[in-house]
Amino acid sequence: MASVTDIPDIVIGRLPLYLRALNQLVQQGQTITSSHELGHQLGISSAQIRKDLSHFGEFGKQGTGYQISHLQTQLKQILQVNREWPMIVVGAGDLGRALAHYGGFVERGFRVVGVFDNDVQKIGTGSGDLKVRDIRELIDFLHHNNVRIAMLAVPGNVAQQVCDTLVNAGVRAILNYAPITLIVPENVHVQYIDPVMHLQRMTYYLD
Amino acid sequence: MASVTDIPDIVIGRLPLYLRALNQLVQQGQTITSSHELGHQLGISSAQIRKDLSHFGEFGKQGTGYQISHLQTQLKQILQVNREWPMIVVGAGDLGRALAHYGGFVERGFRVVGVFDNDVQKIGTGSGDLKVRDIRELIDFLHHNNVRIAMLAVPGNVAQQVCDTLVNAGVRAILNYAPITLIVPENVHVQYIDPVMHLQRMTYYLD
DNA sequence: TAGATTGTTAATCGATTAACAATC
DNA sequence: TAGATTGTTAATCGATTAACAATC
Repeated sequence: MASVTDIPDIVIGRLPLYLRALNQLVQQGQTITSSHELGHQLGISSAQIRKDLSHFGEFGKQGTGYQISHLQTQLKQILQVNREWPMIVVGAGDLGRALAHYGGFVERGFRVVGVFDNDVQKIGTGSGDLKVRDIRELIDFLHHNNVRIAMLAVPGNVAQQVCDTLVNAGVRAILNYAPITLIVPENVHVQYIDPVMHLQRMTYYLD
Repeated sequence: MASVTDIPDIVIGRLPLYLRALNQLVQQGQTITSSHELGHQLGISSAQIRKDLSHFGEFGKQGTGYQISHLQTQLKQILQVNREWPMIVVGAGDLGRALAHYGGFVERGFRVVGVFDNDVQKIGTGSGDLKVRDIRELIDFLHHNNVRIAMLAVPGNVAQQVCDTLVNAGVRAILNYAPITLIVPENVHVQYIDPVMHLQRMTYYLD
């Protein structure tokens, strides 16, 4: 079992995939699975799954496979998703509002606790906890609510600047929906969601 | 220059990234760039960029670098995004409706031309071309409009079944927002967007 | 010309897979 | 026990990078 810093990021990136596949198997009523079955479902070799898991410990039984509930518990612990993470949304356009109300987050351990914008027209709109707040309240809000994750849904031409504000306010993980590459300090993590890039990757293969 | 089938998918996956970075440079007023500059902006080595591009031809000039407009044109041609692709959205929930109205698609060559659902309550709602259609009209619609790309925004528990319908109706590229791995024939391409997976990948690194 | 940068080769690096002893 | 599957090692495979001749 290696120390945290030794584990390749590409391995970390597959753990959520495994977790998702396990959820699916549970919904189908299974309680036990094998690296072979998981691999088949995900289009990954069974050897790779066993190798990936072996970075963190031994979670299976020879001859039997993995008890799904146990493996889920372990993976959630490793990924630190065995608790609820508060997040904010920055940018209250169509996308930002859709993200703020998306039910799929809270089901899987993430809760949107605040929405921010700098547009006076938008501040104050919306309801309850998700009433749009002034971006100038950001620092206070983050400290008060212990938030370290933000979803960035602002136009591309201001994304870097807003990103800098977030980082200064203590955000350490950014899910970026703006179609630009962000420059951040080493201790800040960014993941990108740009549907157009995925589409462009597929059109290459179309006749 | 290799034939199409020889080029690794991981290289194809980076081309949209290059295209996006070039857009950004243009907006900053540049007309020329280098592999070094592009790499710096993307956090990729300059050697990798040159190697990737070399799969398709020679697009630069020694001593000078790349004329951005020319490289954009070439990359768009390679990815087949030098034209407008019609797409449909399947699933008219919050997410589906947000996708249908997202302005970022048409700016970059993709146009939502239809929205489908199987829920009688939803069919007929919405306006204009994006009035929600009955999923049973799918096959006719796709053939009539020559659509081969779909965005899938239905609940996870019906996603595979809807996916099968799409494939049977001639869809060859699916952008899947449902949090499950889809099983499709070899000639069908799937890309996955699951924000929760990205979030789970980042929480691993948070203290 | 001198400086800069490409396209490409060869070396390195890291990830995936095959194979199997251990063991449930 | 016999069959199955793990965890792990070593081999293979493929991707990245360093280096440089070519040349603008």
